[in-house]
Amino acid sequence: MPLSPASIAQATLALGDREGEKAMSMRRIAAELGCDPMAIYRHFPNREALLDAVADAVVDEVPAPGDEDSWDERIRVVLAGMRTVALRHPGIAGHVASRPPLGPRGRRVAGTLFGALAEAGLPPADVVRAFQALIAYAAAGLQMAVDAGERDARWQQVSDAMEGLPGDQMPVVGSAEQFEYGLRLLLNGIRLEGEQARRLTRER
Amino acid sequence: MPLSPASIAQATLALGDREGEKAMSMRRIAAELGCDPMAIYRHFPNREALLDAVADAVVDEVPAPGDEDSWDERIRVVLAGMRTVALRHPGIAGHVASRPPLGPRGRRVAGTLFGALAEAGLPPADVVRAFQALIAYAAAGLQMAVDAGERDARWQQVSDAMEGLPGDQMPVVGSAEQFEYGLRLLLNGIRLEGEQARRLTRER
DNA sequence: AGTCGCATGTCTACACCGTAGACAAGGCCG
DNA sequence: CGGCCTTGTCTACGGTGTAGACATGCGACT
Repeated sequence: MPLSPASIAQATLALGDREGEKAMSMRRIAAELGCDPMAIYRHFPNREALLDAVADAVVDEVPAPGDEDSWDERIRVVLAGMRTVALRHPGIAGHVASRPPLGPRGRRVAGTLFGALAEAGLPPADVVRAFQALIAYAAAGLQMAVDAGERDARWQQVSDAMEGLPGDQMPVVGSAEQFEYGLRLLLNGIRLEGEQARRLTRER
Repeated sequence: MPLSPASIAQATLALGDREGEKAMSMRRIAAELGCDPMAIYRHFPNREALLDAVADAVVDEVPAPGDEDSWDERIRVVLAGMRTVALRHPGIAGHVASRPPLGPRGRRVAGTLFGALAEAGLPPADVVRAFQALIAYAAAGLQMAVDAGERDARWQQVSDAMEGLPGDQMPVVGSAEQFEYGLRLLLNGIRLEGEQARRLTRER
């Protein structure tokens, strides 16, 4: 069975899921495939490109929301889906979060968000701004969710050192609840913005 | 002049500012200091700890807002400050963004945000949630601002491939304007949340 | 049918990385 | 003085991404 971009990406993802981010080195991937490390370079120009392909495959797992849902529900579904998928593939999540949706599958998800934001009433210029804000929030939220374990310990230190402040008991960092709360803040902000824009165009 | 944690951190930061993230390797840092790489390990247990120290030093450059400012203005000032500082030290910004404010200087900034959120009217549990949301947004925004150059090209690809959609012309990714817009969304969401909480306590 | 070229995989080698462990020089303290 | 402890040095190990030369086999064209 010859190698192919798809088979390499799949093996890389499997390895990452099983042994974590650090394990996805060219040599380990080659071992997983039973081939020479350099063979991979016949299908990808460099490691970064390979990881991009894996990231795009992962993004494709994000479910599409129903067309009949309201715009804010659609955004919620997509973002929650991104979080779920990130938790399913913690090894690659960091890479997904750290770069634009360049693959074709990523653009499908981006398109969904654009549509929802337009429907919220935002003018085109604000649609892209709000989109970036959502992506930024999602990316960071993903990252937090993924390494919540190691991170909780460190946040505990922060919390310990900050007596008297309201956050005396830090919540589980990167929990679904936490993620949803921040998302709600953003969505409420967007709704407000959309209503104002609608009012302006109606007045005019 | 003997080495010290402070002098090592300073040299590391200088090197990172000058030659980027990748340049901050133990060997290059040692070269910058004119000492053996292993000498650094007498002052830091490992590379990660050194980078944490550098990150904390960087966070200390975030200016404190005036006490008389409104809560939302204070948040705006702190977040904008974080962005400015990140742009001043792009080499270390990624590291700052990717971990909790564990150093003593980081906690000062965190405290400011906690105070502002409490003043916005959020109940304690929501204060920590909103705090996390702000930090998440700031972290991702920082990251975007820092490698905006390389990233703009990739976003352009996305934009090109997505004809017909509202964001036909993508804005400068990671621009100050973009950052402020998302922040406004969050702040409006927080204000709404705070007003609702206040109304509830008044009714009761 | 023969031959050329191209795609694919292999091998070796380079420059770099973080860091463990043994060793040397200097200051401080009993 | 002797001992110890801190600091810096040196060597070495196992890892990394990838450049460049080489082998092999398959498809196409003359």
